[in-house]
Amino acid sequence: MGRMDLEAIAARLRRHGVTPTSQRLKIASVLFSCMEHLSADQVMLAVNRRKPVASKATVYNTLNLFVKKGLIREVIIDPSKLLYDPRTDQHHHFYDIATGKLSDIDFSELPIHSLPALPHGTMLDGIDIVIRTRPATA
Amino acid sequence: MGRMDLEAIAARLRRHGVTPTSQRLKIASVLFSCMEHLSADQVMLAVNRRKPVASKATVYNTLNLFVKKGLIREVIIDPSKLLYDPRTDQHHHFYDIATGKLSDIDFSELPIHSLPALPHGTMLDGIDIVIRTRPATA
DNA sequence: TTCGTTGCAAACCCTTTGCACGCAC
DNA sequence: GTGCGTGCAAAGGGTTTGCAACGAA
Repeated sequence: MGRMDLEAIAARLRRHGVTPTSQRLKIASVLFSCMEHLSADQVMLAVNRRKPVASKATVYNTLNLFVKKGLIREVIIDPSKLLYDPRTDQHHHFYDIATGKLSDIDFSELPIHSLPALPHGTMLDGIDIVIRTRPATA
Repeated sequence: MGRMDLEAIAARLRRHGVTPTSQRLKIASVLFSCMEHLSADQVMLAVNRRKPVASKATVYNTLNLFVKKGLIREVIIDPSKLLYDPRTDQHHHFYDIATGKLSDIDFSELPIHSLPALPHGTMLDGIDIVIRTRPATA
């Protein structure tokens, strides 16, 4: 898991109105260099692997802050926990129901040709597509 | 909220390998006659509105049993709680992020023209599409 | 009798929160 | 000194589970 340049990450945080602290930098570094869909718990473990860096409260607070500031996105697929997605561009997901593994689908690979009429008084906010898969029967 | 004929519901349960008990019939009745997306808590309230009919444990156990037997489906959209969907046919959902309200989209209204290649060693299990909406700015 | 079903309460797990400490400006 | 950031521990809320009592065949 390569480590993105810390200065670049700090700039990214600032661009989103987030003051870069050492904990936030470490957490952002884990999210952006690993580029997988991590749970809060996995972030917690990765961040504190070598030495204690951030407490559980800080990890949760920071992840929520990042979401609010648009640095990452929540993924709601696993009913038992939230996952965090370092990609914020339009894309979708494969979800393996056996392994729980998530993988990305580029927006261009799954274009939506037409939308049904939205309910009265509402406007579009976004579209989430999850393609559930399971291990192929041998 | 009209009440579906109990005998028809009992038959439906039996067809799915579920022994119809009075609690299960009442829970199924709530789900199938109301035809909305209810949380376990809402089912609990609806079922026991007039007189105590089923305990919390029974409601949860029964909902899980129904899901396992294919009578209803879980909907994972609200990170704070599961919703249960009395429809089991292919369809999708609108989700109002402000009100939390879910509504159905018939499969025919949102056809998928082509799927991206599935990850190696996996097969399709299903597709879930959620169109997030928010109240239109007046 | 026997096995499946129910109910209560406690346990569980992820997430949030209250509050005091600490650091930066 | 003031305010934001952090950490610990406890609370919170939805869901699951252990176990005893119950009920239908």
